[in-house]
Amino acid sequence: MATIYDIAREAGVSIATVSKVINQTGRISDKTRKHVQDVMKRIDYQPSVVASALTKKRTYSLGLLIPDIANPFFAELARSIEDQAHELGYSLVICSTDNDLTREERYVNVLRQKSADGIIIATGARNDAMMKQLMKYKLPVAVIAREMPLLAVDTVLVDDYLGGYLAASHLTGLGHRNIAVIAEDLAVMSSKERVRGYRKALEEAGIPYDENLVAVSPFHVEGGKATAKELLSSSNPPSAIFGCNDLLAIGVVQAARELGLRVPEDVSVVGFDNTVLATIIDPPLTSVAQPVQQMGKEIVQLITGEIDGSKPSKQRLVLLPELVVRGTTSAV
Amino acid sequence: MATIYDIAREAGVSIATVSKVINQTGRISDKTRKHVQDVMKRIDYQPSVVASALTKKRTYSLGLLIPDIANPFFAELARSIEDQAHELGYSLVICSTDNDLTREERYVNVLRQKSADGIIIATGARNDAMMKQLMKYKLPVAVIAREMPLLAVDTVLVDDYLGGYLAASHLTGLGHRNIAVIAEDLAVMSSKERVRGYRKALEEAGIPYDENLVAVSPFHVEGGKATAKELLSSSNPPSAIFGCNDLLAIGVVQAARELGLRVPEDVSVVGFDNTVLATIIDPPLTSVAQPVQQMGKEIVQLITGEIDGSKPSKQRLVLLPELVVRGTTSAV
DNA sequence: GTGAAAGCGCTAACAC
DNA sequence: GTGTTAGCGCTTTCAC
Repeated sequence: MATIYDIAREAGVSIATVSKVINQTGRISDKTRKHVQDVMKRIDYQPSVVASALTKKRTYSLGLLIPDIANPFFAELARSIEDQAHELGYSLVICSTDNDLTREERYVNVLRQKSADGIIIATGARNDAMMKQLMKYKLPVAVIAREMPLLAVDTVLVDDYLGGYLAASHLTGLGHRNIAVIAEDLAVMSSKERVRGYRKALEEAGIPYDENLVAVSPFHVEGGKATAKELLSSSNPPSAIFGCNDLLAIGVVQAARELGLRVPEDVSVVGFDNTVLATIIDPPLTSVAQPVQQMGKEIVQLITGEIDGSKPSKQRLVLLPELVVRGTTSAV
Repeated sequence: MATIYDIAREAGVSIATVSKVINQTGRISDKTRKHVQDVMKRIDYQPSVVASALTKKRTYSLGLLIPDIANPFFAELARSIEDQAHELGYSLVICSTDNDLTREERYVNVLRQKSADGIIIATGARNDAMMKQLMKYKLPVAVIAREMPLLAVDTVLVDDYLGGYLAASHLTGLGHRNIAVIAEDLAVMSSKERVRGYRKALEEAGIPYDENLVAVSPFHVEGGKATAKELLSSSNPPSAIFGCNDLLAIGVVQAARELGLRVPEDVSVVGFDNTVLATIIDPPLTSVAQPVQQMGKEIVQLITGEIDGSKPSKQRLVLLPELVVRGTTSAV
């Protein structure tokens, strides 16, 4: 690999001059700038960011902590983050943690050693300790699609309370009164909020709260399926189920089918996230959409603003979810 | 951030000694090693890999060039690669290129500037020029799930010819004789091979080749759907369709449904890749499975072997696909 | 406008 | 066993 010395020698200037044309700093005559650029192009020179990182304290890379890149929702989120990051000159290091604390810590250490300029966190709940650590390191941190109450950290998320409300009130509006909800883990704020929104909608519709209709399940299809089977085989089965994410909701659809129930005629189902999966199943899933594109864009802007100090204060940006009605919901 | 000097001072030794305990090189007495380790732990010191990279010429990061991380097949592949890379101490930088040559070049330059230790390529076809460039840079490169014939590069892939053959002969075995195939792009080797396997199976079954039954489509659900609709509304519609990936196959299922045809009673459908999607739709999709876990593991072993020179020669590892029969195929 | 030189945090050769 | 020191490829004062 050619170094800045090669370019300097070849161009007959000093390395300082080359550095200045690379970074567009200092004052350089048009003539030498052109000339140096020509040489760089001819040699196909790529300045080493590892060397520049040593003095500039900038690696132009961001860590992305997510539960699992193979999970469609997070993959879509990652893609939108990647695009915006790339746009602004940053690369993305993916870190799938399975919400496992040990893995999370290992990854955070890797990112520290590699001097990532910032970390975007999309993983689960109870890592407040880790968050505080990160902030102690002065490592810019931003949280996406998750809420960290009581922590001063840049955040972009959807109004989960509203989302849960939209889902449930769509159902009550269709005349359903016996509505169950399957959450992934009430320790996760977003999950809790969605359930709270659900309760609010029921309350507004004058439906008394029934705790038997609030179930918790591991957040994958199988979990949703098993949980839904229980709910649907009870003595007083719900006529509608709200799955707190698309995976769970799809599990519900499969459970219904296996029990010989038709969707939506016998059971209505609503999901959350509006991933590709929602459009792929049959009937297509009614789901609450998160504006993934915008979320990715905003979070990158927040964290890069934080990184180069161009942003005065931390903020929490709450975007509004939208209900996308498809084929899994109908009137009772 | 604490530096090696801080540790040295605090421990009352030289930085060379600290470096030696970090890297487990040289000879250090048990006593001082212990002591230095204690200090490092107490200070929560993380050695800077950007500094060490400057001398060691190793960043311990790998670039992953894929079409789109939001595509389930590639997301699953990325996850398996990430896990193995992490295991061996490497991080993964994701680069979604949409198979766009400009984006690919941009990303490759980024990876060069960042001194990635190697690049794993899972993107499309006609980038032979880029490949040769990379090899000229002496940047370790490995190709996964793609074939680069005539190029000496480490490769892990599935036998696509066999895969296509398995899919089609499953269909002929069920008595189908009018079998269509939808490929994503015949310029992509893997696609071409799958179609070749399909033809081989038909030939073995004594079915004459009909070029009207070989269609090409953009590789997403909509593409598969539109193409399938054409095929299925022709004067002599196929009784079975082989979609060269799950997305395409799901498009076929949707097309059939919209045309009022039942799957598998009226049309049988086979996919390829066996992604989560296959298990999510109804009926679940019969699909040819790629051993994604193993592929990820092997490719990382190949490229890291290449990186530290512990591997004598390049190799191409061909794994065997497996047909997973589910609900979208039945006898005529 | 341009260049000399110090230094970023580490590794590795070599001296002791 | 441990320490000194010369780089790695770049940025950034500060002279000129």
